[in-house]
Amino acid sequence: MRVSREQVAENRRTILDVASRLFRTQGFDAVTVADVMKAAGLTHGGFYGYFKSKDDLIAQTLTHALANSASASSSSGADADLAHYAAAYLSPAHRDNVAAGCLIAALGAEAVRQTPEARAAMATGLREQIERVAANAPHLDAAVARRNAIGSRAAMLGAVILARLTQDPKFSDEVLEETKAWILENAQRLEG
Amino acid sequence: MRVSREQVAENRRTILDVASRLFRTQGFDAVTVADVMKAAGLTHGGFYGYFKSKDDLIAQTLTHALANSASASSSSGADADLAHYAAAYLSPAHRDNVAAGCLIAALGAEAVRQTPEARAAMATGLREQIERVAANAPHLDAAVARRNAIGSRAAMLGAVILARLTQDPKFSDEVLEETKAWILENAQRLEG
DNA sequence: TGTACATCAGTGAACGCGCGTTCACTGATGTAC
DNA sequence: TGTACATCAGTGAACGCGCGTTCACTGATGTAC
Repeated sequence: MRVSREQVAENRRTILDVASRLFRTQGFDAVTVADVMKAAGLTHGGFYGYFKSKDDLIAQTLTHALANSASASSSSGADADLAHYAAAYLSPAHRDNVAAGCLIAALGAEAVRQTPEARAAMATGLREQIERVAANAPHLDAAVARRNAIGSRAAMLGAVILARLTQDPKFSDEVLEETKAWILENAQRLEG
Repeated sequence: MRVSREQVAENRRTILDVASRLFRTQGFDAVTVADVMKAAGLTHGGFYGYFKSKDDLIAQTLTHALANSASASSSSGADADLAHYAAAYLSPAHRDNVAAGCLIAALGAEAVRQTPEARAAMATGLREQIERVAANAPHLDAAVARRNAIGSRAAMLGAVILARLTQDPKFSDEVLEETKAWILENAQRLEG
């Protein structure tokens, strides 16, 4: 049953969207091709009309998801301001929303074992984030701003992973809160 | 071919040691029961004499590996000093040695999807690390020391994951170097 | 201490099962006149 | 604009394959006398 060209384009977007959610929540290995196609409302046989292989799906999903998150945040501009970025990133809401949350926090550690294409997609998204934050502090020395952007990004990533790891809600909240306060204190040190 | 009780104890240790290395480098899903037993010099059939299931192996491996790393560092005491800890953790040698490196950096993000036992093992190891570092700064206010220990631990974890993710050696080194410098600057702010 | 038997760690074939991938087929879409 | 045919997106059965797990068997270790 052939479908229209518009439908094909929409199906492709749907597949990539559901795949990025499934990968984030379950990891690359645990999500099957059939899972993805079913979640997109299709059958597994059609998969190879869209992608060369599961590895190809992974690489394209990461590119798609990071491109979408980049355009969403650059249009609002909120992610460039470190204080707002940290507040959103280190919120309980973000910690609890793995499916729609930061791709690097959910899959960064696993991406090391994926294809070079998949790693490149994530690394590109990461560099853009760091450069956006560094460029948003033009009153600081460029090297200082860049160091602060890198250190803060690393701390945010680590904190969300730690907060998701522990099963103690109080400790989890503490990790988010204290890391956020610590990042903001350190940023103020540079401003003063 | 029955073996001696000492041999059984040694085999168990060997299985847990090779499993922790394999899991770190390949992830929980990609390592098979047969892989682990072969690396330990045994055949896969004997596995269920040692463990109830693959999930049981994962939980016991994490407990074993974190117990070993804790005793190794508390005896030397080096890991309690933040400057030494950060220098070792954020070294290229640690970044490049996934197999013997920090368990949380290699598997923390994936552990979220493992059994409660496995998560508990990792979370316990984490809390001990943070408390050791916080207790090593008795001249600071306890809350300040704890905040610095949490923030620094999060930044170290994030930095190693980011440094392993990127395929650009210069950027990878930069992430390690800048995060290390940033952590030490922030610690000095508290001392002064 | 030596012998006879029971125990049980380790072996390797075998089991279901679910995975990624392929393929012949279907029927709606797109195109040529 | 309408019709006739070619295209091709989607279907679902089928394929090897490797996984976690089980089990009958082997033979060295541990134990009882």
